[in-house]
Amino acid sequence: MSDVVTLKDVAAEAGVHVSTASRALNPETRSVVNEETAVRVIEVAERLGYRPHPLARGLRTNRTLTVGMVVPDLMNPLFPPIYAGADSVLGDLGYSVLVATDDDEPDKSRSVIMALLERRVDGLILANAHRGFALPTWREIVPTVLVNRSTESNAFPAIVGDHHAGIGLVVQHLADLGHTAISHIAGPQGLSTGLARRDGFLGAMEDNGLNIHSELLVEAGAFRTEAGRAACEQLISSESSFTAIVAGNDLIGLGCYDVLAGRGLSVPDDVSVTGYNDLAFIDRVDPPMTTVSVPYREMGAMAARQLLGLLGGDGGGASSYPPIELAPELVVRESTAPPAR
Amino acid sequence: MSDVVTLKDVAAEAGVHVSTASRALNPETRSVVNEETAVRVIEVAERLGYRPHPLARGLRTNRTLTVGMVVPDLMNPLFPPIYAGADSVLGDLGYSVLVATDDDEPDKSRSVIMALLERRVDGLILANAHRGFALPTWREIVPTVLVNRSTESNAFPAIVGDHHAGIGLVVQHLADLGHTAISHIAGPQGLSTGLARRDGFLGAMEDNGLNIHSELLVEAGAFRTEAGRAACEQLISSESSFTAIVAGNDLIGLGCYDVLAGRGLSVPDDVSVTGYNDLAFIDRVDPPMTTVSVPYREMGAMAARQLLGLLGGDGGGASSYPPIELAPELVVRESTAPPAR
DNA sequence: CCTCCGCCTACAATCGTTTGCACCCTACCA
DNA sequence: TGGTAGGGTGCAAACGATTGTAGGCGGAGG
Repeated sequence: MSDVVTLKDVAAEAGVHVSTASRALNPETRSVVNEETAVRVIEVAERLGYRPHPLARGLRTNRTLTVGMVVPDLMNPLFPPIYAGADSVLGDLGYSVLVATDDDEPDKSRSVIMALLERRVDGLILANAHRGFALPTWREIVPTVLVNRSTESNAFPAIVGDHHAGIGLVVQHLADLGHTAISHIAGPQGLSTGLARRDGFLGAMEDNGLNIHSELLVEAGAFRTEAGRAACEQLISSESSFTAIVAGNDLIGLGCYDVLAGRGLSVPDDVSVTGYNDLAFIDRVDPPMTTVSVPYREMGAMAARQLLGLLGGDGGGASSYPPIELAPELVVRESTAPPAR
Repeated sequence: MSDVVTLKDVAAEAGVHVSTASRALNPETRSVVNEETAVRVIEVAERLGYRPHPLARGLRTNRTLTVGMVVPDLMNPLFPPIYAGADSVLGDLGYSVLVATDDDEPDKSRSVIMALLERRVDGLILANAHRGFALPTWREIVPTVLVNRSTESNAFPAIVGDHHAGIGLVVQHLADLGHTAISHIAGPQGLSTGLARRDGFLGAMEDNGLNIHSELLVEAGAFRTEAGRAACEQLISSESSFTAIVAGNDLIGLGCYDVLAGRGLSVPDDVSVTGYNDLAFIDRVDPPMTTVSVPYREMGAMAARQLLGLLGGDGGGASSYPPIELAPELVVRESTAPPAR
């Protein structure tokens, strides 16, 4: 019968009008209602197991207590931690996170965001990293924060890893080992992460007074193992000599493992290889990969907090948000060693 | 201004009453409205970019086009594919999937499910595997299907991997290699997967006419590497000899790798080790692990289809659903070999 | 010519909340 | 004693859709 207990039921049981019940139950407005009436209503609501109907409430208040999150692909182990971080801080405040994936396709990106907006999410967390994707459209529609990516305009708050620092740690490490001929297999330059790490590489090389040969600077078509393989082939076929490879991420690094092994070259004896992200199990591949650990969970949490700020505050806010950069950490394992002789 | 265009706007623009507009836009009821009126309304809606307000609609129809999915932990690489599979089939029909994690804690499980129900999800997909957790409570509330788990009662449709078959493949493989003293490090028996695989092991051993020594049958406290380590220590300290370990899953298998290596034992020369799940990168650990590949994505998709069936149909349905078992596949790699003479 | 029927369309109630506003009652002050 | 301030409640209108029902209109049949 009374499967679902409504505010009307509570009001009737407590002998008050539904509007009074509403006010009594809402902390914001409780002060306006008589103390003992309030406690009575609350007590009744508790007893009947009243739960406000989110749709009705949302319809009236125009808020769904839902935020949308767009990631390229949940199967990529990068994103679950981001989701988890965001969900944990948002969940505590009663928000739910609606995940959508865009498979790194700008078209799909647009459509899933639209779908999210149609669902009337209160805010958006975008972890999809395509740079070319124009964002400002829904600027006025819902508060939005970026995570693991940024835009040139800084139109949105963005939480990103400090790629400059991360790659800096890697290059420094290699330089300390004595490497001078260091190559970089960059991620796709269409992704902000790929671009930033490449820039970081150039800067770090310069900081260490090392030369960069353009043949030692190649770009992988994707942040994936196969693309890493292809890029590494290209690198090797250029005939330029190098003793270390700074890969754009761990998967590209694994691709390097493959082609180096195929050529009979040993990691790290012949060539040192570094990755980026410190994926789960990257410590168990052969050899365990030296890489950069990025606090993705914290990034997700931080993004959520930023978003909450926008949701709570005016929403208009600033017109420019300098990206917030989280410090990465170098994890030295066994894929790096001093150059041969 | 007219940021958001409502049905009323469409109706006004088309010169009809909002109810007529509603019927024209709804395929179900379009037949009741005059053909040309309908196309006019539709055209106007298109032109104005009308999007129905899901909250208003849901409030009236009591459907949210949202289904809840409970997983223990999205960081566990098992679950993203399940989510992806479910999301892809549900997404095509306009449903969104709301994910919640329970960290394998029954208490949290109950609370996240309640939270989902409060959000008025239309259905539930439960991938959390705790057996002890009593489910029937919301039987009448929302259609529910289980994925990667089952219950004794079969009160819910369940899509599971065929653990019997999977472990059977593994044991057969080991038996074919000549192993007779095979041990099993089971997953937690409180999880349906752990239990089923253990049962599968016992059955497969019997089928192959192999003896089972109780000392060779141990249980890991969790499906994790550390628990696998502990269990493997226990196994070894029992002094019973064995030439192969059937681990409850890949992570437990990795735990075995660790303690075997610690004891100076080689995999697979001294001991063969098998895993379960075929995690990403398990083909790149040292040595690449022989394991069982489970079609998790397909399981998620199948679960979604089952749920859609319940949602579309009466909802009451049968009172007993025999679990649907998806066939796993043996993946032979380098962690198994004939026993040392 | 009247009636009836069927096709469309409009009206209005409804889903469960929130919230501006009006009202009542008491108590206080002039 | 009468006016008034103000705390506490109730009334009713939203929010944006869906849907049962009533009614208008034209044509067909008696």
